[in-house]
Amino acid sequence: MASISDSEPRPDDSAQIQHEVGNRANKRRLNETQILQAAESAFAERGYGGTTTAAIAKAANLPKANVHYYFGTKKALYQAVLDNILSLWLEPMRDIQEDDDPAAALTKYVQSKMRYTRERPSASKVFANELLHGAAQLEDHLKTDLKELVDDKAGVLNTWIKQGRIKPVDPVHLFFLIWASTQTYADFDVQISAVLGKPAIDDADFKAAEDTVIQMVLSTCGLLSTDVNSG
Amino acid sequence: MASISDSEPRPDDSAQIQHEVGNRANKRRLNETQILQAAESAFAERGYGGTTTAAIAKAANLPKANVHYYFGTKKALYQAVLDNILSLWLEPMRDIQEDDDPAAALTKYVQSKMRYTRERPSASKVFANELLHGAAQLEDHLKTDLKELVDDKAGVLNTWIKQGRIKPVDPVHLFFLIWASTQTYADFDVQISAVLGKPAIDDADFKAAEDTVIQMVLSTCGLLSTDVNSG
DNA sequence: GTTTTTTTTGACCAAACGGTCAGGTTTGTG
DNA sequence: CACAAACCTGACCGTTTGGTCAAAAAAAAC
Repeated sequence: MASISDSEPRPDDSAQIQHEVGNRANKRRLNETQILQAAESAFAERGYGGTTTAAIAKAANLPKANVHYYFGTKKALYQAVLDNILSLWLEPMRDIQEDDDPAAALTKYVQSKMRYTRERPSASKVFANELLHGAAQLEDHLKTDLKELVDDKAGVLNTWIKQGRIKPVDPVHLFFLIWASTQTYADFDVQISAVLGKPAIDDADFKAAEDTVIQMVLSTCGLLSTDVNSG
Repeated sequence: MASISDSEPRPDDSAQIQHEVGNRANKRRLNETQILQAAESAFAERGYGGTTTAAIAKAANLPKANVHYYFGTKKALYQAVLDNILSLWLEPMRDIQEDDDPAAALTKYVQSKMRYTRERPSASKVFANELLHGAAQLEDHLKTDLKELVDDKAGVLNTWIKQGRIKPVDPVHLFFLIWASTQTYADFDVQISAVLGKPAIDDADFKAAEDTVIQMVLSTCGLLSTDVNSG
């Protein structure tokens, strides 16, 4: 399946390139990508029910029938968008390892999450929207892939706690707070920018946000020594 | 008088009861409430675009034309649901006052937010959904009411910081993190319960969640003295 | 009791929707 | 070049949607 993030033609790739140009497969991938991007941003803006296949087609500069030619049904297209997103979402967490320095590993994790928030806000919104409405298309993944990953990494944090390297904290809930705190800047950006009194969240705001989240995580884990009563 | 299956008659209330029974106004209020509740839960489950007025009517046990009689259009009904929610949402924040004890005031605020999350999950979801999709119906409120309130309360936190009563932290972003961290337990409950490996978030989970959020807020503000390097 | 106002509702629309399809075009193959 | 396979798309279709309406029922006013 085409990745949603590659924009260039790319005449190479691993698949069997028969005879000359992979002109056909190439255009297919290009169109699929274009449709997926248009769909992602449409679903992010209006939700599943509020998005029409016609709108997606128009945004992708293709006739509606073409969209159906590539993805069959609206639901299948939506599923393709979701699949694309979930793997991205899970990635940064895998990096957390037992022999890492806790402060460094957690900081890096927050930064990765924050980068995702900034670079793929539509993806974050589609994911949020799906969760919000019951995640029927995603439930299995959550109960298996995500749960296993979280259980694993919660184990890492618990080891750190046992070793006295971080303060006792419920690791699973800490992850929930990190997810919520980072993604809120994508999912609820309207609220954020309204409160900040700006037309959009800018670089400085994102820096302040990231700093605050990191301060929060490290403080919660007892990795930031400055106490209000210590100065 | 008491028709069909209503649980409590309620002959009181403050409004002008003309002549005899406020039978008319009473039933109107009852029907409106029923429609609003049905609408809130429907919009929470399926979003604005995914909800049909017929589904709302059915959930409210009324013919569809009746829903339109009371609220005119689907959009007007949605707006009514939203208005209902926003005031609820803003309330707990007003309680934060400059001469409060910071730890107590912040703890109470988190607890209020958490209670809202537990008691009105559909309201939280509708609100989240609206923000997610641009908050066209809510933007003005956000830019005025919410912004003013946050600016005011950020001032309180800044005073506390200046007085050395809490550690330096960006107050506005701290609020963002509190909102995100509490509401995630309503908005993304499917994800939470999937990761916890339970069919639903139970009392113990909510307690752990609340404890973790409070630990996070107080730590971030330097109000929890136990440092990992201090024992 | 009679009239007026408000409420209720089944039946009914025009518009918009997801999806289909026949038939034309392009690309790959021998 | 001839042929086949894959691709493209305008036109179309059955269903569902938000919304309307006339006429009946209920309540209030006189």
